[in-house]
Amino acid sequence: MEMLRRFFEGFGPLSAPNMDFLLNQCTEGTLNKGDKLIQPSQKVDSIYFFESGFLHYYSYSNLGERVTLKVISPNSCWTIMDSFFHQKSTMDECQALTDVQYCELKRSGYVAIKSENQELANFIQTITEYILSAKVVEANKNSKLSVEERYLDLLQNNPAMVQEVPVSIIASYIGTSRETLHRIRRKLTAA
Amino acid sequence: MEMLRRFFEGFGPLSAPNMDFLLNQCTEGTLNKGDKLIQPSQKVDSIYFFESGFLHYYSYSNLGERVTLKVISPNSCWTIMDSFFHQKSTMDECQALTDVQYCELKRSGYVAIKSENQELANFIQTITEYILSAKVVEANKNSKLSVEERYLDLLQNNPAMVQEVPVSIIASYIGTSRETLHRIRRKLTAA
DNA sequence: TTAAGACTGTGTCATTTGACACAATAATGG
DNA sequence: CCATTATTGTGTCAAATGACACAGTCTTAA
Repeated sequence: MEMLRRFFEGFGPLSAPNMDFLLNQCTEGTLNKGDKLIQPSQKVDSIYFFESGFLHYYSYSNLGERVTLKVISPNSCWTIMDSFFHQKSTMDECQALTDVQYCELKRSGYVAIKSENQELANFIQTITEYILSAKVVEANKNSKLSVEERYLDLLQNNPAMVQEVPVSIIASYIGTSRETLHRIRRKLTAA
Repeated sequence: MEMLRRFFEGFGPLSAPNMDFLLNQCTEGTLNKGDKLIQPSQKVDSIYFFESGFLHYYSYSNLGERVTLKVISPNSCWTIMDSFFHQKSTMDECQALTDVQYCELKRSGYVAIKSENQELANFIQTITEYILSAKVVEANKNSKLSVEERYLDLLQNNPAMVQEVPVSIIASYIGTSRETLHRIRRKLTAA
């Protein structure tokens, strides 16, 4: 919960009572390695903040191949936006790759925060703008990088993830096969 | 401007005075084919809403190759979020591929709308959530589709774009070379 | 109207990639 | 502690892709 406070503080100042109101809407939880956080055909009713551990957010292509949409790292928030904002059911899945500690903000809490007062509404708007901006920056970065560059970027910016998550999932995450990622790794260790 | 009104109406109801306030913050403009809307090292100070025409939003890879980040279609809004929200300068570029009609909302107008009253603040929050959700849906869809599927998807959902935008730019947009896209098109016409 | 430039279609070829197969190693649960 | 399962490293080969080259077509501006 302290981590969550620092997470929110990162978006700018917020009065102490409002910060407390915000944190009071959140509840804590844990997952064991292998547990599913989201099952197919579920409606996602919470935003999650992950304090420790890694999760695998994935779906399936038309050919039935599993596709990694995101590997979720600690100290980040996540939900399936389309399901959360518009109460749609999702066909995607999300599974803990390690033991996980998280905080959860249910939609009812999210709505309460937005309508509590002006400062909180503005704060949520600011966070939404940050996240939107970050998503686009990330998508554009991926468009500009080759598979090898994406792997190097991961090594640089998230070595813990490379260490703790199976190679096959990292490979799918950066958009290639397990074997090609292995070729890249072999080449890098040779050099 | 009427198109812009309908665009906003699509996000939900808004009282007439507030809709007028919103539209009054916007100004109209045009571009000729080939004009640059955004130049490198510029700070993007507006959200744009395009009424007609197509634009090419692009950047460059580490190898100096031009990479299409988006082909912008009519009846959509666009800006470089990271630059607009956080007053950073961008190294990307945006150029009109055809003659273009647009409306422009400057940051000052955007700030004025958000702070005018509660209904408008909520309305902007709703739009931001919609756009964020749509960005993620689009990114995830692209992860799941092959190059050929992405092209078929474009043909289905935006045939005007396929018709009006050079093949080389479409190819870069779906993440492949001009030649490979041509192979796909040849195969499709043969079948 | 015409010349210059841009865009498209196409073939060849070297390179990269993915699929498959299997041995070696690591992790896990009884 | 051992057996089972999952994961990783690796080679071979077919298929897909990108780079290059060039001719034909379409646009555009003087």
